Amino acid sequence: MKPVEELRYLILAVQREGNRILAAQLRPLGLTPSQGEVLRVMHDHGPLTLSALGHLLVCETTASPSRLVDRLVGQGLLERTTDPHDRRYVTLTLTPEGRRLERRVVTVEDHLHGVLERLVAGQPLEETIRLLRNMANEFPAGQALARRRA
Amino acid sequence: MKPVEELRYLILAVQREGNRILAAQLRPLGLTPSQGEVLRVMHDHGPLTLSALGHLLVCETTASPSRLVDRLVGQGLLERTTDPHDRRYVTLTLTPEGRRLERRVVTVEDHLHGVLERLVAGQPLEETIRLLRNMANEFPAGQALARRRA
DNA sequence: TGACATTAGATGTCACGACATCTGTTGTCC
DNA sequence: GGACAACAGATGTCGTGACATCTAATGTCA
Repeated sequence: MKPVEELRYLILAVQREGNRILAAQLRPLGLTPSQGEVLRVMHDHGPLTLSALGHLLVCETTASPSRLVDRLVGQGLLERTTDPHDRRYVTLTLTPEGRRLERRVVTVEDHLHGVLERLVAGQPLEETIRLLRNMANEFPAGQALARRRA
Repeated sequence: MKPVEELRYLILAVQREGNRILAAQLRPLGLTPSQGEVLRVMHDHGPLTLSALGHLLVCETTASPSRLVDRLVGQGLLERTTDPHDRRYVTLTLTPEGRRLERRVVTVEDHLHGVLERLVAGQPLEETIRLLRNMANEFPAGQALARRRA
């Protein structure tokens, strides 16, 4: 198997398993990993239009994550407001309930990061992060992440 | 952002974008990336029962990928036979059509690997692969990959 | 001003991917 | 031999994730 092919499958495997762990931990909160990401981004970069949110999400390449937001609005975690100056735009705001839940998402993520840190204990991350950054930066999802780092 | 958190998002981003490229290239063949993986595994390890196939797939954690296989059977690429000795088991075999298409999947994957190699050009992969292997080996999906290497 | 392109977002569709539950078959143990 | 556990696979459900298409609002330019 070519190294780059193994790399591809390893990335798939690690992504899947990390996602499963995170999903299991978020389930008691009634949230999925993607929904958790939205709450985190909304908290850090809050209020945002739909497409601005989309440009900060790694979990969604599509420009406007309408349906992802739908469910959060349905759960009373996000508020959708039509911009009065340009009625094409929708402004999203965290509700107080959404802010409360966001704190709990942070706790869950911290726990996951503890698990992951144990898995990589003693191994340097720098080179891996550098490599993956270089790959990701070529793509929208990687650029979304770069935007959030900034 | 903690290094391990950035790692998590980078893995997500790279996995997504790689999958999008692969999906686009496989679409003319009428296949998805997961279906392509099944054809590859069936070619390399075939004939297999449903659960044996499941244990070699990275794309599916569930023990028995019934529905993934359903569509390939529907397209005439796989054949499903009930084991006469133990009627609980289903034996899967590539059809001639499936074997033909598997060759084309290999070609598509080679092209993707070319793209990826250009993205990581000049950067060493060893440390990244070692790190991700150590993480993945803790989990079923990573063990599936190890089984395929063997 | 009025046709028309552009833009933001909504919606339809399909195939996952994860979990839970169900069905049918075989092994086990009395 | 018959109850029952163990097992392989099928099926129901939900929320993505990607793509295509649609709708409504605004900008542009003759």
